[in-house]
Amino acid sequence: MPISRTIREQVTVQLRDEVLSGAFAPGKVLREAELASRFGVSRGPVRDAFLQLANEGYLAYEPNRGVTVQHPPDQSDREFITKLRRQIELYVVRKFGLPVSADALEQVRSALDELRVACTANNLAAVKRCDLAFHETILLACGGENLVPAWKQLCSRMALAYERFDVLADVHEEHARVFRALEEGDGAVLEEELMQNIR
Amino acid sequence: MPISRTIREQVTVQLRDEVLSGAFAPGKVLREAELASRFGVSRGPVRDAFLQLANEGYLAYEPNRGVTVQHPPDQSDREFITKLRRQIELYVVRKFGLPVSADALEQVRSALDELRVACTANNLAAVKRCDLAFHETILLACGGENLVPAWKQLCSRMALAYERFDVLADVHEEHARVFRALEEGDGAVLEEELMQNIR
DNA sequence: CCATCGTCTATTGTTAACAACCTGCAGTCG
DNA sequence: CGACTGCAGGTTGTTAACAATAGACGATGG
Repeated sequence: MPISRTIREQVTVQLRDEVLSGAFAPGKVLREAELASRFGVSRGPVRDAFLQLANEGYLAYEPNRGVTVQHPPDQSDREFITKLRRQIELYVVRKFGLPVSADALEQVRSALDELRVACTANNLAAVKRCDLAFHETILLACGGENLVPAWKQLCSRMALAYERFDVLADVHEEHARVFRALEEGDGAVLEEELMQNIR
Repeated sequence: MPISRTIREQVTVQLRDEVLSGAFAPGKVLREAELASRFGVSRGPVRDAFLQLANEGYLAYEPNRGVTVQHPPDQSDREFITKLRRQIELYVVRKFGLPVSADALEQVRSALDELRVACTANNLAAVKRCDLAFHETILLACGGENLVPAWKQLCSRMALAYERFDVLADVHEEHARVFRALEEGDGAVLEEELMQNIR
């Protein structure tokens, strides 16, 4: 259970969750001092989190002007990004192929479990976060660390727009199918389930 | 000429250039204090630059352990990244189509000119930087700002490995052809030249 | 009346001191 | 002999004070 060790990471996670949950309207200006006092920390880690989230695509940064919440991409871009994302995940899964190591599988199982908790709790922001974390864990388990940063860039912009989670229990079931395919080492089924899940 | 206004940006640009020029071996550990004293600034902006370059894919960051220079991706990943990059640039150019505004065209021309200078000076790191900047300017001119961050992620990892610049004068000529197609508003030729250039 | 300049305030950028943390090594105990 | 514990040194993480900047507002002069 990788608890965030540094304050910077805690602030980053918390702020990302708030942005993902839609707590701020797109275009809203975020102030360092305000968030620092709300989190009970100094401006330093908040600045670091701003830079990080700006690089991840959640916030837009302008020198001496602060950061604003990004607008979600339009439908054309969303469709294209989905297409790229499918290619990346397929490529990584195929590159090193199955099966993954027992250790890696355990990490994926753990990520799936966190997703289940988030779904049960009906926490939309947490579901988004755990959904992405689940896929990221798979990519890392397959040796795709070279592509994870770019993949994350694409996904984070998408997450700003995601609203397709009608029934959160289904979200968990969909990912559980992906996990089972991974567990059983069946490449064809895994690819099939992944493509069904990424949309 | 957008001179970097903040120290953070100057440090980031300088450090990125040094990494691109191969001044550090992959895996080398970079120390905040060392670089801070070399640049004559405090550790703050250096830390910011580390975070930024880590997010861009040039450095690897580990909490409480510092940053190391990334290893270039293997050939399989390079080929796949090139494939993605082609799709992205094609998509953006097609999305809003030609022609681009006079103002945007002027910015592309300026980027091409900087590339020419770098080629003439035989400065490999500058050529890499200006090459990427040229393409980025085109993407922005075509309204692809939503995809630029992910595109940049992919390209930066590639730039770590690039060694295909035998004759730098050819590099400029290739890009000049892209620019002329853009200028004349010929979409088919532009796509053709872009595909020839991205490899 | 309008444009321009200067001041004022809020906010970000930078710095240096201090705290927390990892690592390696020596010493100690089983 | 091997593993464990506790220092010691160095590096990163955090903080708060200080500096620099952008934008707003009003005074001034044409």
